[in-house]
Amino acid sequence: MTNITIKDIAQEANVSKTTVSRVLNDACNVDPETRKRIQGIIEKRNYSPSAVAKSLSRQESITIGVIVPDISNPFFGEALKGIIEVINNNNLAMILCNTDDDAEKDRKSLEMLKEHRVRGVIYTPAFDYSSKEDSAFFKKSLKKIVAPVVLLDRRIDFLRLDGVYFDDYQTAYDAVKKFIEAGHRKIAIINASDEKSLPRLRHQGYMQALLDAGIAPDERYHFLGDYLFKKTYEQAKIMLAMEDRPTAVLATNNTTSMGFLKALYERNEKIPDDISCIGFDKINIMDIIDIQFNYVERDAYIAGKTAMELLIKKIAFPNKSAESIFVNAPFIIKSI
Amino acid sequence: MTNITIKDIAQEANVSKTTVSRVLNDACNVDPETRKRIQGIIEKRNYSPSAVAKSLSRQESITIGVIVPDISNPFFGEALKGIIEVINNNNLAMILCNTDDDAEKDRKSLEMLKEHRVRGVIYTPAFDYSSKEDSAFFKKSLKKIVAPVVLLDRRIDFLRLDGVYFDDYQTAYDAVKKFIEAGHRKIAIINASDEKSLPRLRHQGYMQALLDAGIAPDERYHFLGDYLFKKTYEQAKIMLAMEDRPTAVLATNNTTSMGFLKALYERNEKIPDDISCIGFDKINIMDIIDIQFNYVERDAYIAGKTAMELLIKKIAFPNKSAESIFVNAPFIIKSI
DNA sequence: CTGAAAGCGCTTACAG
DNA sequence: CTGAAAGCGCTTACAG
Repeated sequence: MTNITIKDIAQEANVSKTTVSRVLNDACNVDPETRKRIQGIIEKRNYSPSAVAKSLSRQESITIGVIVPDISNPFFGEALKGIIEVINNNNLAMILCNTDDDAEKDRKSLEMLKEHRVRGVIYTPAFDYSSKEDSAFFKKSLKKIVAPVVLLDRRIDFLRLDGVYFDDYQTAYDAVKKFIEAGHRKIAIINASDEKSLPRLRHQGYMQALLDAGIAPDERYHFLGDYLFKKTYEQAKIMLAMEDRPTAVLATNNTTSMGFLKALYERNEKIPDDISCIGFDKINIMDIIDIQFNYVERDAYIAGKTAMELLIKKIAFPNKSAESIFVNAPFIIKSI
Repeated sequence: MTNITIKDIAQEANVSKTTVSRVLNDACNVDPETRKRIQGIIEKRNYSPSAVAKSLSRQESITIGVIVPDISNPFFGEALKGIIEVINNNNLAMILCNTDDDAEKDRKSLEMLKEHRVRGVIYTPAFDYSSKEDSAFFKKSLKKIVAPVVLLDRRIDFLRLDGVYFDDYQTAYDAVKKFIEAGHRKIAIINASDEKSLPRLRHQGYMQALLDAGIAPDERYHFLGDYLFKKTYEQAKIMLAMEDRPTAVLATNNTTSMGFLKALYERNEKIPDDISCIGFDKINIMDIIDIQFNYVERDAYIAGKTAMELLIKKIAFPNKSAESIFVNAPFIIKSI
């Protein structure tokens, strides 16, 4: 029950492997009769050529590596949908890695993709590798990958890579500005640690908007989560129990919004009556059941699709200089 | 900027490729000194062996193929998380395909996985291929795959394959029973077409529960969606506008629940006050904002993990007879 | 239009 | 403990 090979087909057709190969690859220089005969045999024997052997001999695989931190987060689910669509249209295959935002899994994934000699990589790094040791270590891992890399959603500052992002600084800035315009002064942010560039940008945007409005940022209103449910929920609980608590909250991703909402509803409080909120990312059901949930609609599908298209371009033109594409992310404001 | 090969390492270390290969594969019969020296060179040169070449020479790849119908549905997001965890633990890689429930993409995915000579496949078929032509066609596609296949969530009746499922018949039966016990008599189901085995089982369970309670099933309460948002929303709109409309609704997946809820809320009606509902699958935010949404908690993460573990077992023991594993799915009832 | 031969980068009996 | 050689299943100049 072993696989049929090109040799079997060649023998049965009384031709050389070269000729069969030509038929497989739609080369023009094959006698039409012969071609038809060979195709018949391929069909009859249910033969499909080995992508593995093809990759080896061509010195070029047809797989794209994709690394995401959390495949069960709908944001990445949507992104993957965009990515896979472009992959299919280009007759490529996707090798998927999930890192759980863990540096070790991140490294392993990079290594694995390297071993698979992927044609290119779409990469949402678990880290931004901004510390010296990290960056040296990371550069080494990444250097191994000969193929082009397109970053998705998260930057790596010290490398000039292609990437598709949302404007995190500006979005946070604009969100806070909206709060201020609506009369809020005590504005909190539930964010991840500033050590990574994505939360850092969001924090900076938040700060600047306050400063520009002449409001002194209150460090007590700066909450450190990790973009995961458990910790952001706990931070939100602390926040909501404060004596002098904020009147508006910027939740910096979908999971953070959920953590916040859980803490809020547990106190029998509601948005927007008891506190104002703007979240990054939509939460599907919210619009449907008309909870007044304000959010920034970051279209991950478009981002993923754009990233993959950029990668295709980069594969075609490896010397193309690195570019960063920013995807527009409109605010959906119900009641602030 | 080409890849370093085993030959380069061998030359630099003044040994044969065989010896380097032994070091790479942790074979015991290598002089410790030599081993250390070779490892040093591998490290220094940043060499990583080609999985492609390895697969070809070993006649055995280290990739697992996974086919899902909708990667952006959290159900499959969770399932993939379970699958990928087991894949990582076994040092395998995942090739992911998304079919959008389209038969042609389904076929293409199978073909692609075959070409990649995957070690095994986790498969949620777009079809159940119950018609004669379909099944012949499908058997041919599937026969090409020499590797073991484990079905996930959706059965294919005419083939004895391993699989991990939820008990769709029983769940639908129990849900309807709960409605009846709560006093409902006019009970609707929003389901997909009976042509596929999964919705068929659900419909059968629904029917039987009614019959067992002495209630004559009312065909007007049987709504045909497709497990996607748009159509189920439209079906729900029709249902809610009926003269003699049902008092309870069984929504047969998460997206169907959303379609139903949208139609309901658009009428300024609510669950459970205006109509009762039980949905298949949780919708994350619902518990948090304490909407009284009843559901069957199908743990896709566990299902995915179980399926992948079964596949590992099948890869290890190819002659193992096919087994079906059913994952328990408890009801979460808030108010019926 | 066709084929023999070398090569892609590994592994694996086999011999020493 | 080590290596030469054949082989995995394709592709690709090259020659005819």
